[in-house]
Amino acid sequence: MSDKEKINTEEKILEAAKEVFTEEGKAGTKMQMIADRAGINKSLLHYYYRSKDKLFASVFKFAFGKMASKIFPIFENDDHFLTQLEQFIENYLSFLVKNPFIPMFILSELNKKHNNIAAELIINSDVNIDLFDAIVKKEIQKGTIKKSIKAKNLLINILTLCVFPVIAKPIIVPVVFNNDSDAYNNYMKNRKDEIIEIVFDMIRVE
Amino acid sequence: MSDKEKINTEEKILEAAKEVFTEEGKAGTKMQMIADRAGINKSLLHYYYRSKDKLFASVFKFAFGKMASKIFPIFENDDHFLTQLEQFIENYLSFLVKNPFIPMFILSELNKKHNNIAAELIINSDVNIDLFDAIVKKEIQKGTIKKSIKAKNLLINILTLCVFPVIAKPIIVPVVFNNDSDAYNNYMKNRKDEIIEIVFDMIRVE
DNA sequence: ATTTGGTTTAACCAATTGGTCAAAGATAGA
DNA sequence: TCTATCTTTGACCAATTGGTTAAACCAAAT
Repeated sequence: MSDKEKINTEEKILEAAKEVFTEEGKAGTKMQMIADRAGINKSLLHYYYRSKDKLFASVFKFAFGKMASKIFPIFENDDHFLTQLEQFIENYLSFLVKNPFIPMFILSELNKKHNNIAAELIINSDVNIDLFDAIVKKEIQKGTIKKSIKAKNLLINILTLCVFPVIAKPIIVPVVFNNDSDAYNNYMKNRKDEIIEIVFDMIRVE
Repeated sequence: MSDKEKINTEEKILEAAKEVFTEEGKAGTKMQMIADRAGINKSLLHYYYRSKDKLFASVFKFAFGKMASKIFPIFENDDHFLTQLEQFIENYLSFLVKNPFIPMFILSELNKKHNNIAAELIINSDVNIDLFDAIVKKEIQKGTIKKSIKAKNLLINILTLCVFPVIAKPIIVPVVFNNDSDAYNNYMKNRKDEIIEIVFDMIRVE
């Protein structure tokens, strides 16, 4: 076993767990799969993470945290609002394309009814949209965006337009693009400009 | 056992299977859960549906078919295009609110990597968007909508705006609406008008 | 009344799965 | 070198799970 492979088994496990959990969901993930992916023994899994539930909780927290950290700090600089919006959409979209399974994983787990650990974890997270709320109010006062804009609705719409085409890829490729993956990739390449146009139209003062 | 309860065990099973599979996903669903929900013996399940895979295939086909049947035939009448759009959005949105688990179920299963029966079923489905493509082209020729509109993009955007707020409910309610479910319900009540405004803005000739 | 067909059940089975344990290996300090 | 601690492993376990089977049940036709 080489040095680089040996270093930090715990991290190797977490990395493997992230992959398998996000690909297969909690119920679809077997501890043996994670052990195989990490190249270790199943017992070693339980040595570092005492139970599947605990390991899942770690992975879910990480995934949700990564998602949240991409969404919320972006409006904390002093750029013009429209610039901030554009930066956010570009940044978020490239994150999604690089991590297409994370949003599906989060949404899928949260929508389960039986023994839903994920839902409990969300309640204790202190994520909120107060900052975005405040920014939108200020912009309205400054007259840079339409008065009727509601911050909550705007945020949901932006996230919607970014996330959905990524999680719906397995249905868009066959049904919309006749199984032409290149057509889908091309569509996603232009997606940023499309979203920006839609969003700017939504908030533009008339 | 009353007459009404006795009639058609097979249908009772399928009904229970639809519920449990859509709520818990394929891997999260246990045959015993379905038997319990249907009020029957587990053996009886296998008497009517020989395996979990077969039963899952039936349920997935049904769910996807129901989804597709709500989306595609709506543009087959002779109404004005904008009227058709409005009717579709209203109709589709009310379907989603009544069946919030169906889209999540379909998307979640299609995104699985391991032993994905759902993905195989989609390939064999002959659903396509040729009709919508043709309609949009005709409207562009008539000059009723913007020339730069691409049918595929428009359709994805409409579906996006309808579906996402439904499947993201468990994250929207705590993060956006501070756990106020009424605020979410109110938001969804106004969603139709919001989507129509966005979509009409997208296609309006300038 | 008996037979015939489909329906329902309990008992059972083999494989899988999450998890434990004691022993072996490795590692670093005394 | 010896020892104490941490890491890794294979053997094992109990519970769960998808699935089978033979027998019981039941309604309708003979």
